[in-house]
Amino acid sequence: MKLLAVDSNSILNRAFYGVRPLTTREGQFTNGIYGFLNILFKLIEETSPDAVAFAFDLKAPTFRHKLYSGYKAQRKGMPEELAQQLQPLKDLLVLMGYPLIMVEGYEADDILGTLAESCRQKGDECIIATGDRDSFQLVGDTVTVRLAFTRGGQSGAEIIDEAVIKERYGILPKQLIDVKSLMGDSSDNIPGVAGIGEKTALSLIQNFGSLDGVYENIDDAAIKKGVREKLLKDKEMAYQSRVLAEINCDSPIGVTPEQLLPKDADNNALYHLLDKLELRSIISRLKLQPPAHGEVAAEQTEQQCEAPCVNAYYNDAAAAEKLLQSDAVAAMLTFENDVPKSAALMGESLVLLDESCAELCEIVKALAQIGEKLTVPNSKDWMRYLYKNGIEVEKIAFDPVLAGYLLSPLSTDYSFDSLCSGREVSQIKYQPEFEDEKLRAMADEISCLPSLADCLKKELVEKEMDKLLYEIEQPLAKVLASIETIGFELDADGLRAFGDELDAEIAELTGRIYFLAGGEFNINSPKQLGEVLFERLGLPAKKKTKSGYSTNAEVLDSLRNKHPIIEDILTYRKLAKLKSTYVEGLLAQLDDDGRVRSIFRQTETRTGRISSTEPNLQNIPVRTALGSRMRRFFKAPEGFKLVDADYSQIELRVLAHIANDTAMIEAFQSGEDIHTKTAAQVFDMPEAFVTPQMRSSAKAVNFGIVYGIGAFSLSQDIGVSVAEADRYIKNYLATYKGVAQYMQDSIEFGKEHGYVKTLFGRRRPLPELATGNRITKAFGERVAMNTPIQGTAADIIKLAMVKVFERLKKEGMRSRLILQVHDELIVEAPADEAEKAAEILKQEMENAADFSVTLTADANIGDNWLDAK
DNA sequence: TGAGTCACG
DNA sequence: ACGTACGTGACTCAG
Repeated sequence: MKLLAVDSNSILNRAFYGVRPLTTREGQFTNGIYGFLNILFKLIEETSPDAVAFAFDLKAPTFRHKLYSGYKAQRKGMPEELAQQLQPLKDLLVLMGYPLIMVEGYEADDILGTLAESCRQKGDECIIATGDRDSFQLVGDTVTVRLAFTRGGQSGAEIIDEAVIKERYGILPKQLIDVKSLMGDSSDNIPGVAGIGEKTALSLIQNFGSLDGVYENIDDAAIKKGVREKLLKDKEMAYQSRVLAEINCDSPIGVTPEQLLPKDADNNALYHLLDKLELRSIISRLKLQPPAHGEVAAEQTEQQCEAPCVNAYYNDAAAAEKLLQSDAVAAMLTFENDVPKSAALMGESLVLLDESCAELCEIVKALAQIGEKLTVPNSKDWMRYLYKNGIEVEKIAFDPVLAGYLLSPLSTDYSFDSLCSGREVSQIKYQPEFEDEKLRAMADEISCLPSLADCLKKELVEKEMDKLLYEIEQPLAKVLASIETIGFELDADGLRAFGDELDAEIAELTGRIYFLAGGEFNINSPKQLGEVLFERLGLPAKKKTKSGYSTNAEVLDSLRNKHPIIEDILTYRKLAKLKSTYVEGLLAQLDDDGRVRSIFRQTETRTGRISSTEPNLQNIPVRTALGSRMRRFFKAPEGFKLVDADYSQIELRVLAHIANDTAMIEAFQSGEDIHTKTAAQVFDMPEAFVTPQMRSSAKAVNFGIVYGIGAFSLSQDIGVSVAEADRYIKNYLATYKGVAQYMQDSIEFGKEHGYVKTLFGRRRPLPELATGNRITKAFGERVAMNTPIQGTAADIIKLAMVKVFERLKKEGMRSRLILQVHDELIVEAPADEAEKAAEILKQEMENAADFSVTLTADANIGDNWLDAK
């Protein structure tokens, strides 16, 4: 008989701090549970025990068995985000068939000690799994400890037996009790002897064997005078501590190891709970099957004897054609390099098609005719395929992925499985069943899709985000599909020539840097660079990172006057970035027709913005003269112009409107420069007296306000003292009282509801505000202030994109939207349409929302991106 | 794969 | 006493 005895609180604690924060959509923390289970599975795999027992601390009103009355009274309570994981974890373990052992008034350690002792007497093997060293004293004979650790998400366990302890501490496990009674343990409130630490305590016990041995030989010459005085002074305390330090091996746990053999797991209940906790990877690791065609479906068939059952077909084009006549159709389509790979269709029948079906592409195209009754996840991918083939679909009925994003914008996974998890999804029955595992999986998914869609629609209506989906996100998917298909033309030759120029300069800089450093090294390696600057050249190190010296631009900038190499390194960094990320990166993404085609992610950001990848066209340089040369290579084709329109101060205007701040609204309506106007109001003087310095400070404060400002960061940003920065903020909030009120209200709303929302109803959950951690909470508060602003601005430009897109089509123009950069839209227009396109952009952008401040957008026309800005 | 750095709004 | 503004994506190094 082999027993694995788990120090559950300790392992949970270890897991909690070792795994990055994870929460469900609702904000329930799960990282501790996740880490705990991973450690558990690994331990079971490694030790293959016959029985597993889980010891838990039970909060006790008194500690009768402990002498020291203040025992553990001071131990800090668990953070809320850990405490809330305790009960679900216990539930999971019980459902898995394992016994939990909790005894009123006893700690997990005592339970482990008792189990270990019982095993020892019977000659059974006992493995104690724990995250701390307290239980080392139990080691010996058949008892060993597995000390769990997590490193970089990977968990492991170190085997501790008597030999290890002897080697590491030079004493027997039992003697650790005596060591602890001398050195004490602050986390357990064991006082020990004041002034005696681990080193001294260990050497005393090594020399004299025990606490008694130490005091019997108290006059021994090996004990230094100072130590002897401390020992004598706290003798009483040392003996009391010894009682506390010894783990109780005779607790009334009421079970013998044989009674701990596991029972059968309740797999259905286990599946449900794991599903609720959104721990998909645990479900697959345990190979649990969804009770979908079991429980839920079976329940329904019982209720309605005539359960609908549809016919199922495989690679049957005729059946697919017919299916398109259904009142509602759900489709799951996969593509590889924008070519259809499979299609699962569900209407009045179920049809599966894969690439071995000759008509697959035609059927995927034919779906365009029934867009209005089509439910299709990831509709953008499908529409991109249609656009490539010259087909445009008017609109679709429902995209469950976009719906899932609106409902849970913090999730990173909108796969079918994760959308289903936590929802009561039922399955439409179909005949015949598919034998092939892949087909079976496809069929199971598509037959659940209509029910999933119903769940999502209901939730959207409940949370008042249905309009957001139907009027913004779904139409936007189509606009993005178009943009992704069209792409942006690049001047490849110009780009290559620029790259060569950069190469020449980089080579020169590299030589100079090696010379100034007195040797060659990899300038791109922050580690090597740090060594050169701060060790070889002896420059003063400013900041440290986890792995060494910080060498970022801010640090280097402050060293500018200290050494000529700094300037060169800064330039080198700039050029190397331009070369590798932009010149080489873009050339590598260039399609044969000389255009780059970015993919826009519509379910990525937590605020509602879209993001751009492969290549990212939303971070092309512009802020420096050299960098902005990059934008010259983004050009209009022959006979075309680029039209660029951007909102002026959209986030501040959104803030003025949301906060309904009279002074700020007035500032915008006056038509003056907003930063100058802010400076005048904050410093209380006529605009004519505002210096560039003051304007720049006001600008920084304006930005800071939008982000949820702190005096420290503002002071760093504008280079004044923290006190000075604090004054600016106070002044600002006194001037704009509506803004100050908004900040408070938004945090209040977030705390009360657990989320904040934009003017268009888009939500962002704020699990951070429910935590006990000060820093996390402060972050949550800044997010509560910022998200409604950033998110509302994102909603507005999305709406503008849809309106511009429709308008260009309605006007029968050949102008096309080709890019969005958060507050900026770019249209590629035939030269003779450019003026009109500019007018349309301006109009539609400015009219996208009707606010108490006017929205203004400025449009420009040019042959390339730089000239059009 | 994570950390460090830096490009954008 | 702490750690320091919101939201992204790409490249490079090093374990």
